[in-house]
Amino acid sequence: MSSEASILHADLDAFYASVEQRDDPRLRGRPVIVGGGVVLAASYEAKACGVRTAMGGRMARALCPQAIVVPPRMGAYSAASKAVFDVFRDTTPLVEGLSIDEAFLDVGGLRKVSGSPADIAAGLRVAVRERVGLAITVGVARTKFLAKVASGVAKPDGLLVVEPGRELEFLHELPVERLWGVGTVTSAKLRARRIVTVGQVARLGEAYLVSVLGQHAGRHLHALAHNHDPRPVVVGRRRRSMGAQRALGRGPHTGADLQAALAGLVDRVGRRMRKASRAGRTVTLRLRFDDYTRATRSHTLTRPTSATAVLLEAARELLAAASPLIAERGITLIGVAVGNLDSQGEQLMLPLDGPDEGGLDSALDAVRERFGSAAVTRGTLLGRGEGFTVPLLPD
DNA sequence: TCTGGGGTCCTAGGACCC
DNA sequence: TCTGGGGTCCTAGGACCC
Repeated sequence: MSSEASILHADLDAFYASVEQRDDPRLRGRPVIVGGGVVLAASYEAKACGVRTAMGGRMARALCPQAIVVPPRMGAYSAASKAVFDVFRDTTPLVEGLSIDEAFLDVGGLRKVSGSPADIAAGLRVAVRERVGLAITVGVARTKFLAKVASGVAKPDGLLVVEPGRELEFLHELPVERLWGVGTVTSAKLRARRIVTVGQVARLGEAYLVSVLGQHAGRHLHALAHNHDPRPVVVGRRRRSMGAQRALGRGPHTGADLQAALAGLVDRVGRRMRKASRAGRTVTLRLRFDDYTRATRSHTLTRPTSATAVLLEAARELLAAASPLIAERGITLIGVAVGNLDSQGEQLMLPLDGPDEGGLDSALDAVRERFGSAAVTRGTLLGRGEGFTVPLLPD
C-alpha cells in the first residue's frame, strides 16, 4: 500500500435530483423527489424532511407535502454520468466506476504533474461543477474503503482527506453502519452484542467476528476495522449480468399477464445485451410474493446467447416450474437476469463446404449477408472442425 | 417504512470428474 | 466392497450497494 493518501472516491450528491435541479431552475432550493411510486432520489431539501431513497411515494409526500415530484429521466442521468466520467478520466486514467454516480480514482504518482491528491480532488470538484453543473463529494485516503467512508462523511458537496497518521482515529469513532458491507442484518447482529462503533469491532478477534457473521463477512469486517484493504483501483471492470424486472402490484395476475410481462422483460434484456455485444448462458427468473418472500430459479444453457427467442424459452420453462409457488403465495414482482456473460458476441457454428479457403470465404459471405458486413471479419474466427465458430457482434 | 429497478458478491449442497 | 481428497460447475438463497 502506498504511504500516501492517493485514492479518491468521488460521489455525486443526490444525483438524479441534482440533475433535475440543474435542468429546471424552478426546482433549485426546493425539495425535489424523483419517482412517483417509490422515491428513486431526493434532493437535500427533501432529505431534510426525512424523505429517503426507496421510500414509498405516499409516505414521502406525507413527510414533505411541499415537495415537487418529478418523473425520472434516465437518459438525462446517463448523459450527465458520461460527462462526469469524462472529467474523471481527464484527471487520471485509473478510474474504476462503481455505479452511475460514483467512482474510485487512483492519483498516485501524479504529484509532479497535477499536485497533491488533495489539490487534485479540489480541482476535480471545481471541474465537475463547471463542466457538468453538478456538486460532487470527494473522499481521499490510502485505501478504497477508507476513501469511500470519507466521502460518505463529507457529504454533501464536501472534500475530506484522511491523512495516513489519523486513519484509525477517524475510523474508530464511526458507527458500524458506516462500514461498506454492513447493512441492516449485519448491523442488527452487531448491535445485539452491544457492538456499535468501528473501534469496538477493531477490538474483537477475527475468530469471534467470523463466528457471528460467517467466514467472509467476519474476515472482511475485521480487516476494514483495522483499515486493511489491499484492493487496487481496477480499470475496465465489465458487467457480469444484465437483468430487468417489474413490480406487478397485488394480484390477481393471470397466466397470460405473467407471460406478457415475461416476454417484455426478456425482450428488453435481449436488446440491451445485443446493443452491448454481450451474450450470456445463465437465465435467472426472480420472483417476489405477496408476503415479500422471494425466490429465484435459474437455468444454464450450453451456449451463450443474446437471442430473445432462446432466452424467452428458458425463462418460460422456469416460470412454468415456479407456477405452484406463485399460485400458493401470490406474485408481486417478476424479473429476468442473464448472467455468465461472455465477452464475445453470440457464437454461431458455421458449416463449411470444404477445408479450402473458398469454403471459408463463402461461409463468411453467408454470415455477412445475414448480419451485415461489419458483423464478422476473418480475424474473428475461433476454430475449425465441422465448421467454424464465429463470434457475432450483432447490431 | 410496507418496499423500484438495477446490480455485486458469497455460501452451501449436489453432481460429476479425476 | 468400501472408500479418499480435490476441483469445477450448477442451482438457490441471501446480504448488500446505489
